[in-house]
Amino acid sequence: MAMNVHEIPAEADEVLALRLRALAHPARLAIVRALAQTGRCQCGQIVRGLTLAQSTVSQHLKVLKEAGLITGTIEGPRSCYCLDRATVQALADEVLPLLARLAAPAAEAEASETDAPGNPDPRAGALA
Amino acid sequence: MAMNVHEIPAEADEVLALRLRALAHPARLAIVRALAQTGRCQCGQIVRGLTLAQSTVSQHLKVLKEAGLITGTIEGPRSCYCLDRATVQALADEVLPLLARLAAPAAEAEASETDAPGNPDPRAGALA
DNA sequence: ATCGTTTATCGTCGATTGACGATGATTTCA
DNA sequence: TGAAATCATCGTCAATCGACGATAAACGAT
Repeated sequence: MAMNVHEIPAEADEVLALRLRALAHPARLAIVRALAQTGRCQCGQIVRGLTLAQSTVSQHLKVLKEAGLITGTIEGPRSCYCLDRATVQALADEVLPLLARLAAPAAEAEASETDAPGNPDPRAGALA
Repeated sequence: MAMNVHEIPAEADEVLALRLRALAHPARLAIVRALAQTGRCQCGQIVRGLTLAQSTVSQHLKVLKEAGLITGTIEGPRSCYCLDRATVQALADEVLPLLARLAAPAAEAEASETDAPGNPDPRAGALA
């Protein structure tokens, strides 16, 4: 334990939560799926594909960008968005084991590890 | 409560978003992880593990329950919460392929398709 | 029957979200 | 140079979230 102040464990959960929250909206799901298909997309194409105002779509793109899931580069008068595959992969590498553990029968007392991370601490506390 | 009819495509994304949003909070991540370890937990144990008020924890449990990720049964004067492994598995079965596609190089035009894989349609529109 | 424990719900409050229109910046095209 | 197009940002508004304390409901134990 003795975890030093270097890595705040709680911080990891906040990043994870941030990314999950970014995906947790129908419009943003549609956006990332569209980007997965086309590879790259201009903002306008996305706007035309949805029934949302341009400014609203821009906001959603901002949320996804702040979560690190996509990158946006300015190309002339338009913006080209692209999935950040590395971040998506990192998210997958974190979510998969998590869901696997949640779906597993019941870890029960594991000899190894665990929890030690011990400090899930959502807001500050820790699940003893 | 209105559970749905049968298959509205947009509805599927809303359920997915609902479940992702349920997981997208540090406190709720801590709760489901705790449940994964212990198998079942009374509300009080969870409350003591976190630094949140009892009513707040109860709210988080409600969110998770409404998302179908956990089940709560009343046992005497206390409530026993348990992960709904089936729902978690279903979520995994939906999220994993999604993340895999997002992290993939770029599907590009598969056969013909106009991308119509369906109707992403977030709020109503559709990505043409 | 009453008390104490446990949990859900209610009401409130501040902060955030999601939507929109309007505006402004930037670049291309005529 | 001017007009049109594209996109981000700002301000606003209603709705939701997240937290809390207080209260009520259900049950076991006295």
